[in-house]
Amino acid sequence: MATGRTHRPATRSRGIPEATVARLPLYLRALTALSERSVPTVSSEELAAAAGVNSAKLRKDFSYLGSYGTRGVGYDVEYLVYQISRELGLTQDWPIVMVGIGNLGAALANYGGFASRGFRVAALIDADPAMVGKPVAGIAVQFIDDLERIIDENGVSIGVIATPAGAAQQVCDRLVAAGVTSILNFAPTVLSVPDGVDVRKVDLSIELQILAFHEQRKAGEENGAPAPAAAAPVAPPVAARTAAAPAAPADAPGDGRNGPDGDMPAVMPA
Amino acid sequence: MATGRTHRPATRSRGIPEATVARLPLYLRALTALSERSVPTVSSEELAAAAGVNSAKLRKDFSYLGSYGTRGVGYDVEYLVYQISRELGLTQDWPIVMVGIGNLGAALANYGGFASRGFRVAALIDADPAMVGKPVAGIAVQFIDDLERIIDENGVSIGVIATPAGAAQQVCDRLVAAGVTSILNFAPTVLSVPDGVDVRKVDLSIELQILAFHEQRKAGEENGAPAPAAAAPVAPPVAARTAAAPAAPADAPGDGRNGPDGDMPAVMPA
DNA sequence: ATATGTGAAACCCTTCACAGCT
DNA sequence: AGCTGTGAAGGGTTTCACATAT
Repeated sequence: MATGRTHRPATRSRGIPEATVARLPLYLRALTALSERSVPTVSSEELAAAAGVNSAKLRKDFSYLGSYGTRGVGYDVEYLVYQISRELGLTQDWPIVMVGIGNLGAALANYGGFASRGFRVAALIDADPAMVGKPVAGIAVQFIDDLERIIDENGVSIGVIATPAGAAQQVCDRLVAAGVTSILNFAPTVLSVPDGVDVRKVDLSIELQILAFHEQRKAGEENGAPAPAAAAPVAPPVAARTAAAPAAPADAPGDGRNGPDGDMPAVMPA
Repeated sequence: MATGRTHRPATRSRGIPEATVARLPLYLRALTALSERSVPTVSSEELAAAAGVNSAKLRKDFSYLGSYGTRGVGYDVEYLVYQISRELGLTQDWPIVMVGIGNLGAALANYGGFASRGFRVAALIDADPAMVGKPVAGIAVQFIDDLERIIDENGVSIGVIATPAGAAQQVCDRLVAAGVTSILNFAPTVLSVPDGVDVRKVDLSIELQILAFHEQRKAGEENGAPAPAAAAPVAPPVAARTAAAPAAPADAPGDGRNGPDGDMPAVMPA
């Protein structure tokens, strides 16, 4: 999300578009794979294919970083790996803390991609005394009371929240108060933070719901119908208002129009 | 302006922008919370705050679904919950399969948000015979050889991949061949799929890298410098080669320009 | 001959501001 | 008076197509 910034005198157009930033890690991964196979150079076409984008976009993206290619030849793999790493800030070490070592937190801690690439798990923190001291991914879990001290002593500026939704905002507040300015949130909650703090969220159920939307549309298209509406036919409004069937706003839902198509179905699908 | 697209005859402008679709789950979650507190109506301002967006955006989003509000009053919570659920396809049941029941897969299976809201875990599948039969989140893990049968028998159209990167494309191919048309990919790999198949990916390390980029920029801004260049630069890749450090493309790194600022560090830590 | 780097066009998304309805 | 719904303006992102460099 937008960095809550004020302005920038723009010494030299240091504004890399957010969309480009979000793709740099993809390029970096593809380049690292090439590097491991000792491939010396790569064209925008090849690299784009490996990263799953189109080549025009990739070239435009790279143009924001500088002229790192050679016309008629392509890009030097090692050189690009370094330049992108530097741009992303991965040439330095980022200590991170993870709060909430339940199922998901433990899985994340064990996830390899976390430790590599400039990131180092400085501490795993949980509010459950029974967890404290237990080793997860080779690191002993620490108690939440020590959160501030841990962050301070390790110079942590990036925190990962993997707590239940109910605890997330509270943990977030403590992280921010202790000096954390970037947060990766796995709890299904909207976090509110002061200006200057970045939050990114990863939400599994939201991703599934987006897929379901498209899936539904595909199913609808199959048999000629222009859209969704499960299998239930559209019904005259105000059907069975017995239990859960919510009616249109105040009253008189039978007016001109309400939705593009479906009103309430006669029977609520389970 | 007529959308000169090669798409639907547009019976009734059924094109909900992708950005809007991606926010519907957020609104739905906020509305569900209100519903549980028995709040009858909500204004765009209030709901927007709860969902973490601004109210103009929310109203625009809802306008794509239809006129579900009441001017001067706001939106009926129950009614909106239903309309958004329907639009997202959550009024029907979506059986899903998850392939790869390692740390992450198990965590996801246990994650509550998965099972609720229209989704039902039809099967957990793994390639490790030692896992087969073990109960995870109350479901016995099945062997990957049965993947096609499982998908077919359960009418599964959504699959979740939580395998190691190396296995992901192969699993993806089998899922698609068996009839899955939507995939949520947790493996750090670009999946290639035929047209008509949707893939969404969730990538933990990419999210962290994006945060690091912004974090680095903040740190640079603090002391006046316009940007990055870590304090203690880690050695660039492949430092220990004869011609250490990746040189600029072919030769002549000392030409006019290369990057916005940092070229290679002046001193290569060998 | 080949592939980059980039203006310009096209497209998509967000924000503004106010008409219109309750 | 209050709040939704929406044209229109504004900004950002993607794509095109070609000048430019090796």
